[in-house]
Amino acid sequence: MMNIEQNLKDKIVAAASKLGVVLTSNDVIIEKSKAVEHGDYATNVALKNASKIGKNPRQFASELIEAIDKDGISKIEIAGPGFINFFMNNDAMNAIVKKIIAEGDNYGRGEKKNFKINVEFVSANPTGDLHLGHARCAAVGDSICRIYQFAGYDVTREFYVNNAGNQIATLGKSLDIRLRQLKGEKVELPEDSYHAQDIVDIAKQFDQDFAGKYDTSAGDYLKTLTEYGMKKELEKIEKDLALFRTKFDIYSFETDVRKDNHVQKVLESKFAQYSYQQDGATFLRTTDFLDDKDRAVVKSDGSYTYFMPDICYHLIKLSRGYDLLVDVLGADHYGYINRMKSALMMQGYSKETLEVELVQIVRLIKDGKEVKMSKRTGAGISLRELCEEVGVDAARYFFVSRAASSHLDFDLNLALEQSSSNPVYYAQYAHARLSKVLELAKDLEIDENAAKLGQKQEMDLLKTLIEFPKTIENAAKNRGPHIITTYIQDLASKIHAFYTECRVIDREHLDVTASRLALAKASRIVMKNALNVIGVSAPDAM
RNA sequence: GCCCUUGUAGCUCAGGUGGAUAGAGCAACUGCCUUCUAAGCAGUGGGUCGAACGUUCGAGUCGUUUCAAGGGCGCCA
Repeated sequence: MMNIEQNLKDKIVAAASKLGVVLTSNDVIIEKSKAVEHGDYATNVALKNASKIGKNPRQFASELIEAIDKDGISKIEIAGPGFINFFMNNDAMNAIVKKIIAEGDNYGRGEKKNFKINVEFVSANPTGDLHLGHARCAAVGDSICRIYQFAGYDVTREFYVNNAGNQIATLGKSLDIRLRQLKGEKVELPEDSYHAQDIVDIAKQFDQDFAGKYDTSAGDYLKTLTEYGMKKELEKIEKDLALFRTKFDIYSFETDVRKDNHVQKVLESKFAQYSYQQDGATFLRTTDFLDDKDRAVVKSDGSYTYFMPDICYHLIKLSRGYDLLVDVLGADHYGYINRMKSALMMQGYSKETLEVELVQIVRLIKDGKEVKMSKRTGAGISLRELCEEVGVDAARYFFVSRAASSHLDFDLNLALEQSSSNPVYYAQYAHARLSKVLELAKDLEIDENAAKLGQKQEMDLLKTLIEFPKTIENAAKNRGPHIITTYIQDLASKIHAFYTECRVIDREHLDVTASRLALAKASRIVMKNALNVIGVSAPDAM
């Protein structure tokens, strides 16, 4: 008995066919019962399909029960309008423990899908520290990748560096002025420059590294300074993300996309039939597909809008052979979705080739007031400060435990004050408690058949463990890391109840102990796997 | 004006393809540490699921309308 729900589905399909009703496994929905009176599992097949064969639901249900194979089932009841409730034999449930222990780190892992997914996220301009919004995107993006991988997909994490736009020019100008100020020149930093402290720091570093070997009047000085600054900013970003347990497989640069006149070639060779001139600019007929307005790709001054290189970049990614591209973007990129999909559709890709996961903006609240985060002014708190103040586990858990679509306020005072009551500790504590029990019982035997389980808390926990593989699938399908955290809370609660009510180590009753140790071991495995899939550590002691 | 997202307990949020009395954490209150970690457990109180219609055996979930909040509709990125 590897999968209890699938097994029940098969039995129902078989029973229905005996009655001359054709059902497939997909027509049958098995739910974990919410109330104990309703047994362990329930199905609404009779309600759903009774009308097809002209019977009333309760009548159909009772015929199904008559016909079904009752192996592993202790009792079946009809309830309410026609639900069928299954009460399972304990043996049938207990068997899962052995499977979990055998599979260990791989329990819950999906089969290899042979499906390649590229997930692009964060993609911040290298002009300053990452802030809370990036932190949320990093936590969500990285967790989506981990879930995909665990579910059996091939995943590439990618970071796109927009290093050809005017933000980079602004970075260079800001560095230049900070450098001049260091030299004692009386120059003011303009309003639209980057005012954050890190610009000053990088200017200082530049001054040290080049120790007098640069000439502010030389032609390539500003270019050298700008590239130096960008490199430093990017290194900083990479380091902060690593601290946040987020590592990228590929960093792509806009300058590389633009190399060798590539953008122009693509525009002429692949988009000629969809482009037209107007007022001296070149437009793409995106309205032929999903957009409500045609978009400019070349400005009247001959330079590209951000859009055209971005299209090329997406085509480059696709040329590497991915089956799906996922962009994790801030909600202010809503307008971007349909125009990019339209551009890809011009090249024959389906609109499902690119999926955009919009992450709602984080509002930073400090002392009851909203603080506008801005790279320009340097206001707000950085990813690094967040990790230092709140901790990586708590921060990641916080961001991931809300659906990406939820608008969320980050109250700094509250986060600091309540960092110790973060739900993540509830889950980690459950893991630590199990670790300790297993450590203390090293010399005792473990019964992987878990023959002696049967108490309420044990069975509740067992049912939750059984749910894990399905939860992973569900989270992958919906790209919803919060589905995992919801599961983790449920699992932790069941573990704590089990721990409190069912004393594991009892040297007077070694048979019960052996079964409970097996359950503890299995539960610890599932908790660890679940935490791992959202990038949160599973400590053995707290 | 058009489009997207959101609206569920005092607060922050969950509620797979519609299902049986709507859940969790925090906050409030009541019990529980001589025994594996009390960062815990058990329990109480707290809800017209923004509002109104509709679809059906059944709606927090689907449809229409409406109210409110945030975002998007650049030859900015």
